[in-house]
Amino acid sequence: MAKAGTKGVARAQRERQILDIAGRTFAEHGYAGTSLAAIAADAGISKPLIYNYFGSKEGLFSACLTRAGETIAGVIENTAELGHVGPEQAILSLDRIFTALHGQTWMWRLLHDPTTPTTPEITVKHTHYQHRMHTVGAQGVADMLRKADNHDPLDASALTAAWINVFDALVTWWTDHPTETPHAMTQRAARLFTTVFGPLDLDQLPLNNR
Amino acid sequence: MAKAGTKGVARAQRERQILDIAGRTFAEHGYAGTSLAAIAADAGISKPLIYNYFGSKEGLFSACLTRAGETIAGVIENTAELGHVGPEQAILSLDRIFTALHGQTWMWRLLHDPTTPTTPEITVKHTHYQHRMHTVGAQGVADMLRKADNHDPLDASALTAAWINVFDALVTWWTDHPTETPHAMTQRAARLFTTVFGPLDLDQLPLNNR
DNA sequence: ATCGGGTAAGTTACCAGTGGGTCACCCGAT
DNA sequence: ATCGGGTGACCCACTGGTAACTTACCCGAT
Repeated sequence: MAKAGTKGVARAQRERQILDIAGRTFAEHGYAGTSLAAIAADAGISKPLIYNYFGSKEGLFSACLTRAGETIAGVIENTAELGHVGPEQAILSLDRIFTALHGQTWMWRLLHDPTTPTTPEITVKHTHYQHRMHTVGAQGVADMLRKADNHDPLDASALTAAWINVFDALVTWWTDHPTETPHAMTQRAARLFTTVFGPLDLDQLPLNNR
Repeated sequence: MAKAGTKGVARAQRERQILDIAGRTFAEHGYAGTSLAAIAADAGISKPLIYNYFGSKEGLFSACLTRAGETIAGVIENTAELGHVGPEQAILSLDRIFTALHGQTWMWRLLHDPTTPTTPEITVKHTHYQHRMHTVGAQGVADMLRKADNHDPLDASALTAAWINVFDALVTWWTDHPTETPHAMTQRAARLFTTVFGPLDLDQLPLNNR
């Protein structure tokens, strides 16, 4: 068996590797359902190394959460700045999300884990990313509600939640069908949106996966 | 401190009480994040009594899952048999769901716990209820896709998932806004569906919460 | 009426395994 | 020779699970 001694892996690289495996595992089994021993075994290292780098189980989870949250919120916010609206903006967002999450769809699920610790640090971070996504979603939804002359803030909140959950559903579906390419997912999303909302004008969108 | 001896509570009643508390706790913290000691304390009884009645933690969870699954799947299936279609059927389903889940929205969340044990019994049960909901959802969706001349089974699968997740979003939103009445929720859902899908004809629907 | 036993409801005390977390120590490259 | 990467062995709190015991109620026989 491998004794002690370095394996020539730099800290930054090792941290990324651990974060990747941990994120995947947390997303699949939930925070409470995941043991650090399992993560260590999966990464081919020992438990104390994880503590060396991340301090605690919660610290490790926090790091995973940051990575996932920044990735997803960043993509959505950047896409929103392009100034498209309605279903077209949604397709564009999904396109970017499918690109960014290719091979790491676990990031999305991490933001929806019901077993996260309830410590202030994690809660704050969680709320922060939830809020950023909600904000962007709310803008797209507000337009629709305004046209219908609906100014109820609770209606807006609920519709935003529903809207985000459609994204959630598509990403989750992708997780269950991992052989689908990002390209295929964008195409599928476009077909489905067309079915529900009527014809879309995609030609002018700067899609990654046309 | 309370000694041993009966407290005059009949078994059936006690079982319902335990199931209620356990379901709520499992839904909130996930299976893995829940300890039987906590449930026992919440119910004001001791741990062995739970084992007397449910055999094991998994058995308790299984019982919770059955109650939640039968309730939800039953409501959806019964509603589907009334023969309405499209958004009208959806509103009717939501109306019935809001009625059935009043004060126990945890039932919905229980079906989405990522930390459920992976034993055959639980997996089978889980898949069973998931399948029943998916089947009903797929029927509503199939109609829409047929009209758009889309016969891709994967598209149908993905759209069904998205569709169910809209329900999920509204129930989850309700969980986060527990002071809303079922009546208010039905009204809200109707407004939102109108905004998205255009005018609906609700007068002919046998709504519980008009 | 009441005594006594069977049974259902309930508890305390305990065990064994697991999982988070720590300590002292060990290699290998520069 | 030293410093960063890395580990085996351990601690302890907690959790699932069990055994043995206790108390209250119901009901038939006296």
